[in-house]
Amino acid sequence: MKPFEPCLNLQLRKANRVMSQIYDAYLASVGIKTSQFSILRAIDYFHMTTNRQLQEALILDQTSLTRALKPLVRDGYIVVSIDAEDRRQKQLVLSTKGNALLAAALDEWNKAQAHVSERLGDLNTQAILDISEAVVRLKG
Amino acid sequence: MKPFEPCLNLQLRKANRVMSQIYDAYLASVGIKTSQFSILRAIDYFHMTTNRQLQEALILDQTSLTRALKPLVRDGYIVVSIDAEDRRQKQLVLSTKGNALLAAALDEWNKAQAHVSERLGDLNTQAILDISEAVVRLKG
DNA sequence: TGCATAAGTATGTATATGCATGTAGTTTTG
DNA sequence: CAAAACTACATGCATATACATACTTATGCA
Repeated sequence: MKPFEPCLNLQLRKANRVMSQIYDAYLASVGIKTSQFSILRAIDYFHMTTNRQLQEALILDQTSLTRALKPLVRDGYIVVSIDAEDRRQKQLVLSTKGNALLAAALDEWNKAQAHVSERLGDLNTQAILDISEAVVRLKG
Repeated sequence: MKPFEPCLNLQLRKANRVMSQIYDAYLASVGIKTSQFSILRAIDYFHMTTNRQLQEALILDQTSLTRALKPLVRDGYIVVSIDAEDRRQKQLVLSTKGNALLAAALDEWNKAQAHVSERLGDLNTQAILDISEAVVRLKG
């Protein structure tokens, strides 16, 4: 009898759920989820950015990003302004409040990152990065 | 200056989004998403199962599973019955319609699985399974 | 037996995610 | 220059996901 072949997608999804819950547990004390943390960190990295740039950095659909930004803008962590050159575009920057939140979140993120890295070991940790990159490259 | 350390969680999420979109694209022709496919396949694997068993197999929160089952039950793919021994529990089986859908979906799933495996190569494909398992084991 | 506790499930709430589509602003082209 | 084509962003809709909590049924123990 043919063995039960594991679904690559399901395995990745399961890993993703477990991993996200670990990071979320650490970030809970500062009141955000990892997805929100990723957005804040990316904006900080770019200093000032646009939706388009964020979409590519986070591999997020345009509509998903629009929605994901909402609570962060609503709560005053991100300031949105319209680009004077091209009024279709919006520029995103962290507010003072957003910077403070990110600073606090980075502490928790470091703990989560350390928690996971230590338990997985260097080899597996590096493998996650390599494999993830390989999968992302499949995007066409 | 300290290099920008990639977030393990974000990398995994990005890979997950890309991978899910590939599988979803194949499954679109039969009208379900990979998450729903996973549920149907798991029920079929167990022949008859319970929420509890599915939660463990799919690493899904109880409340997430409850919600995920709704459209599948609503559309008649899964039949739910109450366990006579323990009326708190529900038993899940595929309907005839559900079996037919799964059969069609398996064809598409095979294509998706082949698509991804071929492009990643055997080493990376195996690595995804190994790494995912390692991450899932972190759950506690 | 009767209540405290445990187990299984569902609901309220909120974010996460993407497809199809709509709207508005910009660039290209006849 | 005006219409077509394109680009950026938002909305409607549907599912995905989980935490806190409520509800229902069993079970254990006094």
